[in-house]
Amino acid sequence: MVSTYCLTPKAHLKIPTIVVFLLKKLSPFHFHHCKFYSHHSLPFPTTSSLHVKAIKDGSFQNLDVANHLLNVYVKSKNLNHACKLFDEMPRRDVRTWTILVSTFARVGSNGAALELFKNMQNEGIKPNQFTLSSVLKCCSSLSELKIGKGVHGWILRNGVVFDVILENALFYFYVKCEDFGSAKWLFESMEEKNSVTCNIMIGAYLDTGNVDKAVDLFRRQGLKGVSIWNTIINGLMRNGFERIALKLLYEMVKDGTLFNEVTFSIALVLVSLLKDLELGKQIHGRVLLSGIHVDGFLRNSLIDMYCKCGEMKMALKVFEKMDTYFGRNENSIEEVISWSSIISGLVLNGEFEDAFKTFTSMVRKDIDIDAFSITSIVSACASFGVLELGRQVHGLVQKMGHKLDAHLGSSLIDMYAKCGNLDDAKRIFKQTNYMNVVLWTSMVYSYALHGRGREAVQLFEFSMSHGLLPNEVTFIGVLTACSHAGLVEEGCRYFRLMKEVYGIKPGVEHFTRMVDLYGRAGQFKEIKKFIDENGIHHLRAVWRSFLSSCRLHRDIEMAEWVSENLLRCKTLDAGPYVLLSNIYAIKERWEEVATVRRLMQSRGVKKQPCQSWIQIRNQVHAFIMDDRSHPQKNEICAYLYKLIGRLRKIGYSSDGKLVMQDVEKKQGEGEMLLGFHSEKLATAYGIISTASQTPIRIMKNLRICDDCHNFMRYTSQLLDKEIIVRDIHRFHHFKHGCCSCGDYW
DNA sequence: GTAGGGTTAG
Repeated sequence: MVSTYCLTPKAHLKIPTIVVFLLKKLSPFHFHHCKFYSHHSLPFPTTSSLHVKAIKDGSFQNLDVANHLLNVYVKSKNLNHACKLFDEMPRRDVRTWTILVSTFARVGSNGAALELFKNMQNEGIKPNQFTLSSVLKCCSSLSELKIGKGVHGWILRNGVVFDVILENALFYFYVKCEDFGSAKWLFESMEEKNSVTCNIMIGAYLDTGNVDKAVDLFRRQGLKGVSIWNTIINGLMRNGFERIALKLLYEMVKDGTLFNEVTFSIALVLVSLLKDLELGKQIHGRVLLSGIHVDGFLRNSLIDMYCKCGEMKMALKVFEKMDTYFGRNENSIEEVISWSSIISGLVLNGEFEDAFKTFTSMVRKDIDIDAFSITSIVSACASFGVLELGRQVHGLVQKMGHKLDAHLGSSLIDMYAKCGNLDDAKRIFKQTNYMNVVLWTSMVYSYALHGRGREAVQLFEFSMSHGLLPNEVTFIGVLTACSHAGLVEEGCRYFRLMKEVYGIKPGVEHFTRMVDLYGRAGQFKEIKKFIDENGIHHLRAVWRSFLSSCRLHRDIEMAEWVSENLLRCKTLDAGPYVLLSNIYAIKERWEEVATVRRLMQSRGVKKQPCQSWIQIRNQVHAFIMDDRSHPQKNEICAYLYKLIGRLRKIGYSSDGKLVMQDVEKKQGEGEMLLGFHSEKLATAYGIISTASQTPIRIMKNLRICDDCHNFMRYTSQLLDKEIIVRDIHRFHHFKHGCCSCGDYW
């Protein structure tokens, strides 16, 4: 899997001007009651002749006729026209409202459905069982405990007759909102229970980690319909029991229960979790053989499976067929999902430019931009580090009125933080204002990225004291924070806490952060002990981190020893080879230099070129060392040369010891112009292209070297300009000659 | 009415 953080733009990427375009174009159609669907000027479908006729002959005045027409629009998934009709209707009764509310609920526009429900109540229309169950479904999806409880109260006060459907909806609502007390009470008081009740119960057991109880309840069912198989397999899968889920799937085949489209969908998700492309292809084959109608959802599951298994070619193939499949039925929820799936797939596989392009065509084709696509695109902006585009997408979020839920909030926090704008990340975090582990983890990690260890730790402590359950990613964030801020003791404590209190098994990432923590503090003995104790000699990332600390502390002997260990792990990462060969070169051990080089060749290690990029207006400018492709190269070099001269006068010296760099050694002084590191080129370009007060933000795909770090410090002092550099590990904020990392990275 | 798309780390 491609890392989404260390990427390199191909050449000078033109940032699509989509969003500017979007803001102009996407003025939502303001229906009287619901302004959630944008208008698109399709010719009216055949239903419209009915529509016109009804208006002409006056039968439109008849509620039954109008409701019938509304139903037809809704059934043919023509929500725009349904909304328009709804708006034009002279009178509306409970059926009218219910059709729209339940449709919105069905397609997942939960917020819109609830809004409609509110309007309905305001107009004094009394909801019926159908309305109420739809509304409860929305509350379940949105975890709107308060509204749902209100509905429950209303039902009791108004003596609405409970049927099993309404009661199941209510039961499901309490389960989803994790109000298990009320759920239990309701379950026990229910007179009539059916298979759906049982399914919900199984789901609840699974969600609360009672796997045994769930499986037990499942086994106790005599005749098992397809839906109960689906529930148990899905539940197991989503709670980390993928293998058991797979076992049951095979059992289901043996049992002779035919798969329906949901089973296939679940099976495909299971495949993506197991990353078993072969199994995925088999299931794809079975889908085709089964003769089941491949609906939008199923097709999307296929796309998603191929994306998550890294097989973008197949994903795109299925995606492209989508066009012919959907035909004129644009903006159906399935099509919107397929677009967001393909975008997230492209982002997941590091194909950011294609993701941006796809997003653009999505806009051009007037596909609804829902929160899912936005989330993916925001995450692409984060990885790419393009603040301006990210800001525009954020603007779009506000304009379209998407709620800042945990997904969207986290991705926005991450985006601002990774684009170097911690303040805006904090602002978003404040706006979300609720406890969700991913949201809080994003914020903790953002602090860590910017070297604000204390704040990260404080936030983490606060979240724990308020009962938020941290997950493995949260601990990666906290340990990173401790390591960047030199909080050795705290880091060790959290590592123990994670294992002993929260029962989280440390992974490579946690080990690496611990080695980093000791390493930055120069506690090499502790590292060796830690590696031995945990039996992690085989982990390359651990040695890599150790090596960086050797570089930081200029410990050549240790670096040599660590490198040998690392090279034993057969890493294909060029950094350690280059570093080791540089170390040997310094000690003039030329034979060893040659050995390392040969080793690199024989193992096929590719050196990743060091790249830096900067966004100026709507264009990303990428630079590599010795880069002459930029149209303003002469101007850039001339300026850089002049700048370095001025920096020298205030103490900067570029001939500092180049020991222990994991980037290639530079050319000699005489060839200065050719030997500029990419971040210097990007900085120079940034300075000459922006106003003097504008901070410049540079992204790079490798670690920043000592010399460039010095260069940035002096430049920020000389020009009184803020420079923000994102390297592969963290941010460096240069201001008045100092760096936020405290020259310790 | 239950089961199927997006977020944090890598």
